[in-house]
Amino acid sequence: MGRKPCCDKMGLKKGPWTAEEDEILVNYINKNGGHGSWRSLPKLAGLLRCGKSCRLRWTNYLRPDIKRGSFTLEEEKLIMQLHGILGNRWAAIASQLPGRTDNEIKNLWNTHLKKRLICMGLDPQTHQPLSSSRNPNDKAHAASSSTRHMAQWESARLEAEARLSRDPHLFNNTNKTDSDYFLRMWNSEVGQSFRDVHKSDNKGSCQSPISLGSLSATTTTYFASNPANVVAKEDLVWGGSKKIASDSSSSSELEEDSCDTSLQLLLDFPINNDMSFLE
DNA sequence: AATCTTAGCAACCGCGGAACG
DNA sequence: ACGTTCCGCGGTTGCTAAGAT
Repeated sequence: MGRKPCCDKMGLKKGPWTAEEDEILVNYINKNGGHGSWRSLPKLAGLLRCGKSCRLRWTNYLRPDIKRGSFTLEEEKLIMQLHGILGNRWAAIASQLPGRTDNEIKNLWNTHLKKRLICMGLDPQTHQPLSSSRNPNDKAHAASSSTRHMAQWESARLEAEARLSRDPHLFNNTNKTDSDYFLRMWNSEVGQSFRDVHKSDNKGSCQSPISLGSLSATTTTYFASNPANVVAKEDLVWGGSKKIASDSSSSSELEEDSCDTSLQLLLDFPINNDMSFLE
């Protein structure tokens, strides 16, 4: 006794959406101040689609807040690092990139970023070096890394909260400080994942949603590094990135550049145990 | 110019979990 | 507590355009 079929067998349309269908869907949602029940929407709007298809079309394409165009270098880097923490949780990653959809990020990952990691000799799932990711002895290393990163996270969070309590207006300031950035991240799903890892770590188990192996130095160092510093290092570590950043086809060009060890330098930036980067 | 290959992207499918009766 | 329905997510597929041969 399986689930009822969603839309196939019902004579509903599948495949690419036409401009007319888009218009009907957008008009309906605008007119009703929201989509309401996706399941009943197609009928009410007069569309020969299933609710699922409508939802997908809306969330991935028609939503007014969708950011169109290529990913910036910053976005790509952020995705890489978030993936190191969250794994294939595209929706969670997308929540950190306003205007980007999970589908879009997933596509970017599968077409560019994954290859880039492989090219660098890193396992795209664990972000660990391909050779050592199979080495059981790396568990201890990964665990100690995560502990250090945890401390960095916590320090960054405390500092950010202290700053926020001193200057509450900062939170609404568009020119946010890096500490505020940490605070937002900490309070987001990303931070939650990190806390989950720490929790299970304390219990002496690795049954967290994210394996310790996935918490590479690579990943967490990104957050422990001043984002501004990372940007400043671009010329050094993302060789030729200026050209790439201004080029919408950056991804394909980066494929070659990414094999350069300079990218590795960014991703394996040494862990900074003092929190001076917050200054 | 024709054909083949590859990359990029939109859309579909099925599963799991939340909500509800 | 249990069954059903709905929604959201992640994996996968398939179409199209661009590039290579």
